[in-house]
Amino acid sequence: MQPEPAEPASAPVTAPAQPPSRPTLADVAAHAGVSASTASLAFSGSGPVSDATKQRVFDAAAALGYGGPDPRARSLRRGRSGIVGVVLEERVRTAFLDPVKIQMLDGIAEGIAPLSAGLLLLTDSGGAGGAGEHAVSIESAPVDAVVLVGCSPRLAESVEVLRRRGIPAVAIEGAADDGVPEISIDNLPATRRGAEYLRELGHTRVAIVTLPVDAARTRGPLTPELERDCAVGVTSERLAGARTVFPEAPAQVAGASSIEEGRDAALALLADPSARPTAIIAQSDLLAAGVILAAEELGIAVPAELSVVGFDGIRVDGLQHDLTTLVQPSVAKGRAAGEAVVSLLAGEQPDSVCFTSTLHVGDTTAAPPR
Amino acid sequence: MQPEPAEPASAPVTAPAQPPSRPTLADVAAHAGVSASTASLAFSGSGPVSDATKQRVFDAAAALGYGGPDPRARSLRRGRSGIVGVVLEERVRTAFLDPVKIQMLDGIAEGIAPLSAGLLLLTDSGGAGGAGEHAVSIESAPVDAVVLVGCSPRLAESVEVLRRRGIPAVAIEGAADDGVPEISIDNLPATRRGAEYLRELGHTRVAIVTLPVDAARTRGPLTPELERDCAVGVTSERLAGARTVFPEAPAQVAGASSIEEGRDAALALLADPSARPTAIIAQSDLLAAGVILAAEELGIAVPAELSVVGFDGIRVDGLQHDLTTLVQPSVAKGRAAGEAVVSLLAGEQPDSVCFTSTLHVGDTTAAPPR
DNA sequence: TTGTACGCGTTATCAA
DNA sequence: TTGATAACGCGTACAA
Repeated sequence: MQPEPAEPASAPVTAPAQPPSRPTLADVAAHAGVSASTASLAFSGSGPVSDATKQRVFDAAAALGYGGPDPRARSLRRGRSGIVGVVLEERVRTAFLDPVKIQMLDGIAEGIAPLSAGLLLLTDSGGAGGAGEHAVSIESAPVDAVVLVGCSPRLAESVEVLRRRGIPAVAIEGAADDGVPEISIDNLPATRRGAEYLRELGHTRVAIVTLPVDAARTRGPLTPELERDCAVGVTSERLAGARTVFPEAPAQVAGASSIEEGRDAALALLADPSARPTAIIAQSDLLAAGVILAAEELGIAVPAELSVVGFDGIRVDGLQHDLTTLVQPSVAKGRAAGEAVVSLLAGEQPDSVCFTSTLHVGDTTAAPPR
Repeated sequence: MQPEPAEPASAPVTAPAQPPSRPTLADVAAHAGVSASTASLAFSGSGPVSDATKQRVFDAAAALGYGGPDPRARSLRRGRSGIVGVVLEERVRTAFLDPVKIQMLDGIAEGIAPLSAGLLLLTDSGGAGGAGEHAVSIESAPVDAVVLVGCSPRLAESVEVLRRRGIPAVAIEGAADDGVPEISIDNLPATRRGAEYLRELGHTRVAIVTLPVDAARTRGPLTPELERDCAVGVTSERLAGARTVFPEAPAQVAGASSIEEGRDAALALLADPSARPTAIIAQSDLLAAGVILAAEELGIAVPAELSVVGFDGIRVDGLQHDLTTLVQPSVAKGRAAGEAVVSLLAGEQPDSVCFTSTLHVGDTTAAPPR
């Protein structure tokens, strides 16, 4: 059967090429000899349509090259776009260097699976995907809900914008404002547990490598001022946990959660052989891997001469040690956030969730050298 | 001025509480005493509206808690959603373990910045974000255009679906079908250049660590069968480049582009001390880092006893060597893809682009031991 | 089982 | 500079 143009064949040959707009459901319906609503039902599959009719509609669609209902019109009509936004506090490049973030993203995808929704990347700097400033932002993204990942100084703003727009949100490790459920973990007690383990092993000279304390990614020794002004919840909570056990421990601030930053911080902490710590608490596994790297470079044996504790429980690509660390359920966090989104969209009011981390004892911790 | 209800005030007092839906632009216009179209112009900012009127509109919006124009209706009307899809061949978790992919993603974000568009994650397995099967797919995502990342067996299908839907697409390292511009690099000549450099240094016993050859991620020695059936363009092109110079070089297939896989492959290649290669060509930097790791474990000095060449030019977190590698412009590739999208959406027909990689000589290559 | 009528919220076009 | 009108393409009561 020949594809039949939607317009009458008698159109003047000299007519300007009519805008080759995509055929619409109405065109398909006309071609199939049914009404638009019937065609709609045939596509959504939910309505009572005879198989014969359905087939006619599909044939017509094929003949016309109809690519299915326009998602834009569909979402206007339904009031939902089928898209969930993920707001990162940094540009894509930076965020996805962190395995924990990737795991959370993966968990989110898993959690929202029942929604059949897509995942739209946004950043809280107003741009999308980490690029320009003009980009689609949380101010105007066609999202049904949003997951805010990581506690950012700008979190409050983002929450405000979303409330104005009436878009439900969930925050992972963010300050829970009003109606925004928060998915978090037991940062303080978990770190305390790791510190206690070191104390039980006999360590007294312990140092800390912290995650960033501000948006400027200040590096260097942790001064009382920095500690007081620390704008990053995770950092200060984990720090407080360590301080509970080792109140006087010197700390070095890393500029990011990376092996390189961990190495640099550790080199600073291990510089003075006379005042060398026997254990280092790193606030992330990547930092811990960097600490181990630094130790190897300095000829310090891990764990014989230096114990190292991490945080996260990720597999660090290339690291040959089984890191002693606080295993947090990153994927589960993401999944919980996703499930909270599902719940919110169902009109419920999900509770905040706080997960528990568990101490995994690997081969990077031992009694201090005598 | 009093807020004026959109509905006649004579509505029966006993009327059921109307669903507290978000205020619309029409509500705002009514409240401000202007027409809907004027209010629209006030928000889009593009039309000629007096400042006084504009202010009245904004005030009304604030009073009503109007969160700005609904992006769904806007995109229906404008015929564009302001969203660009990125189709990955794997689940999010896997894709983002590869720094090259992340860089490309970042470049894409940069390239499409002029569009003010968001980035929607899709996979070619029909699901979004790597999760369930029901998820928003390229079959129904409200995207204005799509970037296909990586050559996947399913690429042809994806292209077909997109053509049916009339959605323009760009492929990175994918088989360029009909109207789909392709962004690629000179895989074969680049690898040949690296191999030639090794030959110039005096190497004759060279081995290869390849990227995966099939979707099953088969590992082990590269058999003639595997080489013949290799379904991954990048792998076979880079292989062919090396073969040009070292036709007989033994090769080991890695299951993924990771340090761990590179290490395992190298351990196999270096197992027999009597038949040990003096140089290894790795098809990615992560693999190369794994090769170096393996060498260190075996007490083989790099580059004194073993030269290593990578591919990509990424910074491997934690690697202390300056890798000799073929630097490909990953970000530029992504950016080019993004720019091609912009061009497509402007109604142009961008050409395919093939970038050139450059040999970076680091400290992992030297003359073979005598 | 199918068709009719209407509205989702916005913006482009034109006339005033 | 502003306002009226008509789509944009689809889903969904409701009637037939």
